[in-house]
Amino acid sequence: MKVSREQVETNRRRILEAAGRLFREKGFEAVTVAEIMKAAGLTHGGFYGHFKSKDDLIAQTLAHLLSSTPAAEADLASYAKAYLTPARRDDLAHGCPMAGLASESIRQTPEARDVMAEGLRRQIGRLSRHAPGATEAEKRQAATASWAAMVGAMILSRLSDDPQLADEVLADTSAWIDAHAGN
Amino acid sequence: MKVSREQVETNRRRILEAAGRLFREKGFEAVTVAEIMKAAGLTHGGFYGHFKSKDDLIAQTLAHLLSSTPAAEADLASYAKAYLTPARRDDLAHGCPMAGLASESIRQTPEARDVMAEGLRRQIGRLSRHAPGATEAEKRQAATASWAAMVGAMILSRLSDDPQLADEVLADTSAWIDAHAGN
DNA sequence: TGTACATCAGTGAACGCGCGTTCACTGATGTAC
DNA sequence: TGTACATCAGTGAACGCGCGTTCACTGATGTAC
Repeated sequence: MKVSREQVETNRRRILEAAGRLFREKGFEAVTVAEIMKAAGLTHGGFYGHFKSKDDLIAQTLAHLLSSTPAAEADLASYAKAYLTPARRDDLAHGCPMAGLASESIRQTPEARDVMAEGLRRQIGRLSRHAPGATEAEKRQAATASWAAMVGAMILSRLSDDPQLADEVLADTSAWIDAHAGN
Repeated sequence: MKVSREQVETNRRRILEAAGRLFREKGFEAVTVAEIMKAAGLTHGGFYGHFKSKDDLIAQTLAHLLSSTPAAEADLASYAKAYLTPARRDDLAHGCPMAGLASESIRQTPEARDVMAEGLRRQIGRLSRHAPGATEAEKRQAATASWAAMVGAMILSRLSDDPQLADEVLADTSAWIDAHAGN
């Protein structure tokens, strides 16, 4: 049955949001189109009225996730401290899309990679504004290296079932960034 | 046809090595059992004489990859400089298994995750020995944070088709580690 | 050392299953008058 | 404002395909004598 134009937009947003949660939780390949549509409260056949293909959905989901990231207003060390928490690490479905999906995005379509690369560019730019350093280049270097450390720490911390090792990775990286980028 | 005991061992090693290359290049899910066996010079039916399942192969391949990593004998900053090169970034099939597969390993079997977590533990231990710091805890913190930055930088650098951004991620992270962990 | 034969690693056809995608159909929407 | 009907978003059965895995078979190996 046909639905209102308004409902079409709501459904589209619901699909993107369900995909955002499921992709972060299980990765792109382990999630099926039918699973996403069910989570969005629809049946799988309607999918292709909204998206050209699963690959198209992946690229649009990444764009949606990265565009809804709030601007970083804290300094670099405070940002890192808030980012590198066990709670964020354990909540895969709502976690940082860069930490959760960057590695898999490398093997996705050029469209998906471009979206992620652009998101990385914007994130480095945002963090640079609040990074320490006398010159623009120094600020950018601190922002880039600290962001790499945050993403790496989040990924490595998720590897270990042993909370001692997992929490240490977060705490040590946070302390390191604070020691070398603190104000 | 039956083959010699020696040949059996050679075949097993070939399967592990082909899997190591293919998994790093394409990820666990995108590589098929038949593809690995063909790359090892065998037919797919023989696979189950060597491994219990594809999941079993994944865990054993990770163990094989991580055990053949040479010990780090350089100081932390030199190690980072040698690690964070465009050549290593671009050679996916022979790249660092931690950078290439950690993110996907999170969603694999407990066996595979354990192998990776143990590899992480050993790598932090190795790097700690050549890390700067007055106390054991300081050395370990520098090693952990620097390793997180290396893995994160490698992953983020691989996202971008634009060599300017991709190379900058490696160079900035290397310079940052050198500035704060140099001798 | 030579011979006879049981063993078993590898082969390749076949299996069941779940995936992404298609399509004929349904019925509420929204437009033309 | 009310009515008639063309439109089209969503449904769910069906499709083709490729995957992981199984299995009857083959023939070289390696052991018993």
